[in-house]
Amino acid sequence: MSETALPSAPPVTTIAELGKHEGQSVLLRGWLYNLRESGKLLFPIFRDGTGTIQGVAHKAGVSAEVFETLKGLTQESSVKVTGKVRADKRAPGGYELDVEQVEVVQRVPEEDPYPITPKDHGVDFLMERRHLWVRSTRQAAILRVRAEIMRAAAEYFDTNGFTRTDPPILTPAACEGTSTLFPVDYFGEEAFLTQSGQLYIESTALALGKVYSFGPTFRAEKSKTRRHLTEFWMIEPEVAFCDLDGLMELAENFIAHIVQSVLAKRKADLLVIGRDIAKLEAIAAPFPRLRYDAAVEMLNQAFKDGHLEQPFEYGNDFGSPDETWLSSQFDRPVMVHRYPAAVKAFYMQPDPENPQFAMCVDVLAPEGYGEIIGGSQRVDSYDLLKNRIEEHKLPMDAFQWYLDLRRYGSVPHAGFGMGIERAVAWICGLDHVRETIPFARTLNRMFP
RNA sequence: UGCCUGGUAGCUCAGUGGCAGAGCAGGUGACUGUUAAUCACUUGGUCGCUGGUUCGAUCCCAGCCCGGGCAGCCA
Repeated sequence: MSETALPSAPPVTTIAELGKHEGQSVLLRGWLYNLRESGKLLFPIFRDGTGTIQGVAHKAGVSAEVFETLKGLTQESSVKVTGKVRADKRAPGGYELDVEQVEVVQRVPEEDPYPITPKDHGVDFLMERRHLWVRSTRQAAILRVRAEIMRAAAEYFDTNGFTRTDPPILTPAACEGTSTLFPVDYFGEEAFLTQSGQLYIESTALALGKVYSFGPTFRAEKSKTRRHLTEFWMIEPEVAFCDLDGLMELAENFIAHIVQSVLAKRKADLLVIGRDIAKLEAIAAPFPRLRYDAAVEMLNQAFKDGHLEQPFEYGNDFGSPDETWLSSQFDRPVMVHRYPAAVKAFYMQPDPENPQFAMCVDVLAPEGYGEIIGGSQRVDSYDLLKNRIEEHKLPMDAFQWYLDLRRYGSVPHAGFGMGIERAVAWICGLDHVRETIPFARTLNRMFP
C-alpha cells in the first residue's frame, strides 16, 4: 500500500467505485482482461474483481515507455494502472480510463499464454481450468450473486429470531437411511460425511426455538444431471411449535427476501449473466400452493394434451419431467404439499385428516428449474416415530437420541432444506449447477 | 447403474479407405475509437489408447480409457 502513503499519489479505488471519481486520476490494481490495438491507439481492458473497465492510450497522449509497455502486454498480466476517469457513452459501463501510468506486477509470458481466451471453450476444458475460469466476467458475476444469496438467506433467519446452530459434518450413521453416504475412516471406525443436518437441528430447535444450519452436505449418489453435485451447500431452518402451514409461509417469505435482495444489490451482475430481470421481479409472496392430488390432475391433463411423454401413476413421487412441467406452469415458485406418505421419509408427520398423506412440501422454482426446497412437519409422537424406524428397518440404537426428542417435551415442529446451488442456478438462469459453486464436485470431477 | 452421444492443432470444430483442414489463439507487420476489432503473412498434428480387417486405417470392426446429455436418486 505504499502508493497510498504518498500525499500526491492518486487514490486507490476499484472499478465498481469509479463513478465516484469522474474527472480524477485514480490507481487501479488488477489484471489485463483483453487488449485491442488500432495503430497508435490502444484499448486495454482491465478487471479488478469488481468489474471491468476499458482503458484508452493514445500514442501521443502517454509516455513512450507506457505505450510500449501496454502495446505488447499479455492477457491476465497483473498490473497497477493510473488513469483519469472519464464518462463515455460508448463504454458498456459508462466510464473509460485514460491511461497515464502502468506498472506491470507480473507479465504473462508470450510462450505460455493465458489459456482461456475470450472465445468459445468446451465444458471440460473450462472445468479442468476452473481455478482460472473464475476470473471471467460471467463466472465472477455468478459468484457474486451466489454470495449475495447466501448472505441474504442467513440475514433472513438472523433478523427473524433464528439462532444458527451448525450440525456436525462427520456423522456416525445415515440420517435418513436412503441416500448413499461418503464413508470416512475415523480412527479406525467408520464414519460418514453428513447428508443433512436435519436430525441434529431438530434437537437444537427444541433447545432454542427457532434455529437454522448452513453448511456443506454430501451425497454419494452417482447422479449425472444438471441439478446434482456430490458436495453442495444447504441452509436448513427448523422451528419448534410450527406446522406445515407455518412452514410454507416461512418458505415463501424466505425465498422472496432472497430474490429481492439479489435484485437490489446485484442487478448489474444479473445483467452480465443475461438473466431476464422481469421474471425475478415477479417473485413475491404468497406463492401458489398445490396439494399433491391437484398436481397429479394437472399432470394427467398435461399427458392427455401431449405435454408429457409418460402417463403419471397416482401414488408415485414426481419425476424430473413432471416437476419441470409443473414448475413451468407458474410465474413464481409453486409449493406442492401432502405427498403420499409411502414415498416420503420416515420422519414426516402424517396428515391428521388422512394419514395416507405426509405433511410435507416441495418448493419448485419456476421456468422449469424444479425442486429447490424440500421440507416437512416432523413426527412428534414417540410411538409413531419408533414404529416408523422399525418399518424402515433403521438401526434403533442409532436413533435413540433422536427418539429422546419425543420422550422429553415433544412438540410439533417443522423445517426445510434449500439447496444453495439450485437456488443460484434458478436466480441466475443457468443451465447447470456446476457454474454456481467455486469448485464443483461432481461424479466425474474432483479437480482442481 | 441404464439409454443416447462425443474424443482430429493451444481452443472450437469440419473432413476423407490413398499428401492432415478451417476459424480463433500464439508470432510478425499495418491501422487514432476498437467493443469476441479488422486486414496481410506465419508457427503449430501420437487424428484418445490397444489390437484386428486391408496393398494401405484418422476413417471400417472389437476391446479399453476419458468426457458430455437424459433418466433414476435427491437439494
